Amino acid sequence: MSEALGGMKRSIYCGLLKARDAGKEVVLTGWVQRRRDHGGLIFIDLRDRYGLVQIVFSQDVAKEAFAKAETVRNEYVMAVKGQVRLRLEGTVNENLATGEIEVYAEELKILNKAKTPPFYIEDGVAVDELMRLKYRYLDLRRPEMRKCLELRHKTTMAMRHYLDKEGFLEVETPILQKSTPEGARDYLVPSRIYPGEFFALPQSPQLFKQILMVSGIDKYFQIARCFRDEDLRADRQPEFTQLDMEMSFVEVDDILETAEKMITRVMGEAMGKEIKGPFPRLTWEEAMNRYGSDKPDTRFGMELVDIADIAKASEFKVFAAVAQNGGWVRGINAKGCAGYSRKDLDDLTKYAGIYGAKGLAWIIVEEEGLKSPIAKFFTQEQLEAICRRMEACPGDLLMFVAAERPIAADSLGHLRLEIAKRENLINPEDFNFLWVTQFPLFEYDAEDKRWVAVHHPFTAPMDEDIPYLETDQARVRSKAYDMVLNGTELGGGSIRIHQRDVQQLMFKLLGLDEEESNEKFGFLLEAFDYGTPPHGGIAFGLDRMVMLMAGRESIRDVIAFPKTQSSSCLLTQAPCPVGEKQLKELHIKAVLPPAKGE
RNA sequence: GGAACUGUGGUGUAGCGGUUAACAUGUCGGCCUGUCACGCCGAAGAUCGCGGGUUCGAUUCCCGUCAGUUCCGCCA
Repeated sequence: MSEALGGMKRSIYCGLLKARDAGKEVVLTGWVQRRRDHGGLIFIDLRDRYGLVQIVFSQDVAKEAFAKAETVRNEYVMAVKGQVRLRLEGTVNENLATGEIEVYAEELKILNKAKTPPFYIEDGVAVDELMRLKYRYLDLRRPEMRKCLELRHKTTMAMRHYLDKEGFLEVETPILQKSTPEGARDYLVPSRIYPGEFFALPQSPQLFKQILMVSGIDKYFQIARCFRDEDLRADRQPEFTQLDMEMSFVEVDDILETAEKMITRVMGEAMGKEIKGPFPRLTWEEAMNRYGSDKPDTRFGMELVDIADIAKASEFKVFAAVAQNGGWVRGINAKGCAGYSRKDLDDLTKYAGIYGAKGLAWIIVEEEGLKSPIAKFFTQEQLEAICRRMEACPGDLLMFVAAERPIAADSLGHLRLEIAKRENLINPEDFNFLWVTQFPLFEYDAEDKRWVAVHHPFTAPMDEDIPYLETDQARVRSKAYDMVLNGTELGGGSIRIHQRDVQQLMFKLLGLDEEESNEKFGFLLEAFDYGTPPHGGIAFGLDRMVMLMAGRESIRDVIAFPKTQSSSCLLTQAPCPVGEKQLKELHIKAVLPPAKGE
């Protein structure tokens, strides 16, 4: 039978007891981590948020408590009254923070029983994530998970403190918003009052924060939940949290400086680690050229090397043709990887193929000379030129991709990361921040046959590129920037368009006619008419940030109740069907799930 | 929308065209006053994810399906 607390009031947390508490009478509460029954003596490790402490039940000290302790099992909830004592000589446990002391139980109340949990509550348990998510409340009892939640809390607290001190105002924006045509798929919420009409859950507070700038808020932030109905990844959930910021009367440098100070301060504080600014800055162009990525991991080198000019003059038709057509012929030097087997190279070729590369050419550099299936297509001079440019030494493996730029960049960029992983080139202690600036404003969507915004349609073009807005979209750069940490996009933002005519032109270039842009964004355009300051901002992915700080590989580990890859909640079984009455009120006809085998 | 991997006592794994389906851990019972991954003795616990096919015979091979994970597409 479980008992009530009955006046037992916790006097201290288990995990906080220290040697100096010896002699004190304490009341502890918590969960049973483990029971060790020695017949006439029982040890119970009691756990709470702060850690474990050993409770000793002795027949001689407290007969009744001892009898109860015999019935106790793992994860039972109990309250213990007893005396803290220094441990006997030779029984100190150095692996336990509270290992110098133990508590001699005088009174025990079993507050609740517990079924045997499906997995043991401890760090590093080898258990399928399916189990962890279904029994998330047990998973979160594990210290490492609790630490992730604590780190997240510390991070958001530090953000609020810092931004408050800097004069930022936290303003909440609506969760029920208007659906926008651009961008990710919206989660829709049917309106009961307006049949056939819908709200959308926000993909970000973008428009409202710009409106707040029109309102004269000047410096805004929000720790905002955002929703995107797209497929999931290890670092992508359908609902996630952003630190969203916006400032008025600023230019790119002002935002970068403010954001950088905030991040060094906040992450430094949360991790207890010094982060030094200023962060290096790369233009998008340079990042792509050197790393094949707009979010380069700079914890190791292995930069891309351009050999298009050599390839163009060679007899190797595959390379020469690509180079002729303005594509990329570039390579990376995997230092010391000359020993890779045929299978390794096949695997890497396959890997590059994921990103669209049709093949992977390689040269193995040995003391005796070069080993390569493509060497015969090059003259000695050409081969020497390649080796010189790639700083090749005996023992190196050179790999090349020839393709149009997006594919070559993507595959070489990922290949570079893959080699770094295989060769252990990354020091996990490193935190390499950098800014990527001057993103292109547009990219061409071959499927829809139109230009789309790389960032979003409210991003301002760079002043010197404005003349090309209507004539040469491909060359227009934007006032958009990303903050990158260890190859992950931590956050991104831009200076926004704040003039109605420019914004209208932007909509037009993106293929929105006037009627449509008025219908979707008329409120914004109208607001621009009433004295809109120049403004810009940035948003950081909080989940990713905490994930990186915690050294985790999935954001699910830093979200208390995440969804599975198929967007369901294993704990609550959401989503689920709803009753006909509910549907009727929302003017929705019941849709039955497809029959089996359909 | 596509690709890959995984699915076997509660949990984590092994296994194999014919087995009494193995091991670890956990669970339950007994013994034990200094353990801390306590120890010792004993016991229970599995329609091998689900459906179909091939076969004399399928946990094993094939197809489908469901679930989980990773990736591509997608994610302004």
